[in-house]
Amino acid sequence: MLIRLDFKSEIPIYLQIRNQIVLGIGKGDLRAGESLPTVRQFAQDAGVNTMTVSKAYTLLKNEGFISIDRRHGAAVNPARKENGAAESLEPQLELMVSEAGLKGIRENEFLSICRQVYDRMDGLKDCRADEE
Amino acid sequence: MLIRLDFKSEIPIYLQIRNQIVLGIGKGDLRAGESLPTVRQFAQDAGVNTMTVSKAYTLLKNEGFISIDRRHGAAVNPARKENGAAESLEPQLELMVSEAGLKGIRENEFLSICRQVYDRMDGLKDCRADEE
DNA sequence: TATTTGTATTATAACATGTAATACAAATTT
DNA sequence: AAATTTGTATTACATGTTATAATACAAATA
Repeated sequence: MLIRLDFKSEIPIYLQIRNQIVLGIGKGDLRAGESLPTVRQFAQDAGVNTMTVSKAYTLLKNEGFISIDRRHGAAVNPARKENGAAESLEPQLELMVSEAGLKGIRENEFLSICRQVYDRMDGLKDCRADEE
Repeated sequence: MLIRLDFKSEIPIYLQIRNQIVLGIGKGDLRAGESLPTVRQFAQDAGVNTMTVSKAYTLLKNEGFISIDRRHGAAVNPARKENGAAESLEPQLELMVSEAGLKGIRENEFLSICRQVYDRMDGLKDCRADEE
C-alpha cells in the first residue's frame, strides 16, 4: 500500500502513518491477515526514522488493529466487536457535527455523506454476520 | 456557559476551550449574537493565562465562528453556508468511519448515532430554511 | 553462525504549549 | 481630558512532544 507523508503537516508523522493504515484497512487496500512491511523497510521507503514507524505500529497494536509477531512480522487483525465503541465515538462525533452544522451542513446532508463514505469502505463489507 | 478544562488531557487547553465553545454553539448554550466573556474574565474564571484564551478566540475568529470587535467584545456568529464545507469534512469522516468500522460499528449503527447527536444539537435547529 | 526482527536507549535538535510580566493602540467610561 | 478596559503583541522561560541518528539487545529465522 502506498503511503504518502506530508512533512509540513501539523499532524505528526507517526500519526499520519497510523491514520493511513487505518484508512487502508477500511478501504480494503489492506486485508485481515495481510502483512505490513517491516519497520526498517517502511522507514526506508518513507524516508523516516525506524522509531517513528515503530511508534505508529505500537499505537496500532495497542488499539487492537494489528498484531506484531516477531516470527511473522506485523499483520492486520480482523475487525472485532469492541465493547463501548459506540459510546467512545460520541464525543468526537458531537464536535464534528457541531462544526459541520455551523458551516451550514444539515442533518440529511451529513447523513448522506456518511453513507457515501461507508460505501467506499470495501474493507468493512466482508465482515459478514457469521460472528456471534 | 460553563467550561471545564482537563489539565491532564493531551488536548491543548486552547483547543479544549475552542472545542467547547463550538459545542456550546451547536447545543444551543451559546446563541448567535451572544457575547463571550472577555479574555481576562475567561482566563480568571478558568484559571489559565489570558494569552491561552486569546489563542482560542483568535482560532474561532479565523474559522468564522465568532467575531471579535473591540467595541462589543467577542460575539457568536450566525451559522453560514460555507463553500466546500462538505468536501473538507470528508477526510476527517473517512478516518472516523474506518476506526468505527474496525471496532465493529456497522453503517446503520453509525448513522443512528449521528441522528441522535444531531437531535441533541438544539443550536442548529433554529437556522430555518429562510436562507438561500 | 549470521541475519533479520521489533524494541530500547542515549543524545540532540526543533517545535508546540503554557505561563508570567509587561506593553500598546483602540475604544469606552468617568 | 483622564482613567479604564479591550484584544493583542512581545519577551523570557519551563516543559513536553516529535523526529532523528547511532547503537545495542533479545528473540526468531535462515
